[in-house]
Amino acid sequence: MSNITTLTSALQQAGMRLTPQRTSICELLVESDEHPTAAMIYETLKPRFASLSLATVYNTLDTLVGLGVVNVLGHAGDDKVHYDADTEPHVNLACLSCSKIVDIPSEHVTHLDAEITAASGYKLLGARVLYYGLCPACQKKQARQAAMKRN
Amino acid sequence: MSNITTLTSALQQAGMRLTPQRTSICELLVESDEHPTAAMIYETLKPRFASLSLATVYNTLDTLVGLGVVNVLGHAGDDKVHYDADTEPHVNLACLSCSKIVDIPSEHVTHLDAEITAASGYKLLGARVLYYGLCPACQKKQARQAAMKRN
DNA sequence: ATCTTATTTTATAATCATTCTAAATTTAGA
DNA sequence: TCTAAATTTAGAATGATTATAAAATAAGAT
Repeated sequence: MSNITTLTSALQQAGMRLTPQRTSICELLVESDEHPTAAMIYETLKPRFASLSLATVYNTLDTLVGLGVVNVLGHAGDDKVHYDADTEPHVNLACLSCSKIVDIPSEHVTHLDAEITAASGYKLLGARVLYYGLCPACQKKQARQAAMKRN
Repeated sequence: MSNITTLTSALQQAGMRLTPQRTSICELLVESDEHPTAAMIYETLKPRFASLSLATVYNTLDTLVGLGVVNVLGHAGDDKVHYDADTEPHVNLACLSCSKIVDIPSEHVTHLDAEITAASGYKLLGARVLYYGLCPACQKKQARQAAMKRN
């Protein structure tokens, strides 16, 4: 669970200016547990910045990803890229039906780094652990629909 | 490590015909350890099927993914989607410099399914464990370049 | 074999998330 | 306030993927 200054100070230490747009994007990333997409960030911030551009959102996200303080989650049910400000080792679990993504702390994932380094000799720089399935709510929904069909 | 019949019989059991195009796509997926993209498959098979269409490649891949016998790897260094016929739990390790992806068997990953199911109540349908880093060769290359700069 | 019908492939157009570009705006420092 | 560099913006361009409709293929009946 990272806080806002983790992101903003990363931008500053990279020699970048802390504009209101960038600050708001950082805040939204940290405060939201929705794993937002670029479009979601743009829509959320549009009321606050009437002239906000999608290019700004993409630029800021790319920078944060390049600095290693934000992770990319691709192909998590939909065809959009989701962003995650939590870069600690954990599992992202996406529901294929409702497209929500939840975070799962995992004992095994915390040990993966050492295991992979030992097995491969690679110098590790990042990780995405993405599982997909059906959340409990959508499992029930499917069960109901199956029951409807049988009648 | 899955074999060709795993994929082809999955198509048949789903009530689909085993056309030469589909068979060749299955073979290529299983025999290649390159984690090919749709475009790579298309280019490789074009000499054999002069009139092959990208749509056929995408359709077949989507079907195989839907049947759970092929996995999707997104954002592995480039912006294209890679496909992996190995659906056993394992780590995909991508080199950020040369973009090659290698498979790493992992003791911890094999236990992740049970851990996540217990923690979340989700019904798991698939997984993607993707780590990024620098392969030993590219590490050496970078070290050489750094040494050059110092002189 | 030939016909009939459903499936599959193909070619091409359409979509849409993302990236690029150049102009306008804002900021930091003199 | 002035100047130069950084940033944002609007809109066009890109390119992977998807959709569509016509042509080709295959299975089963006659």
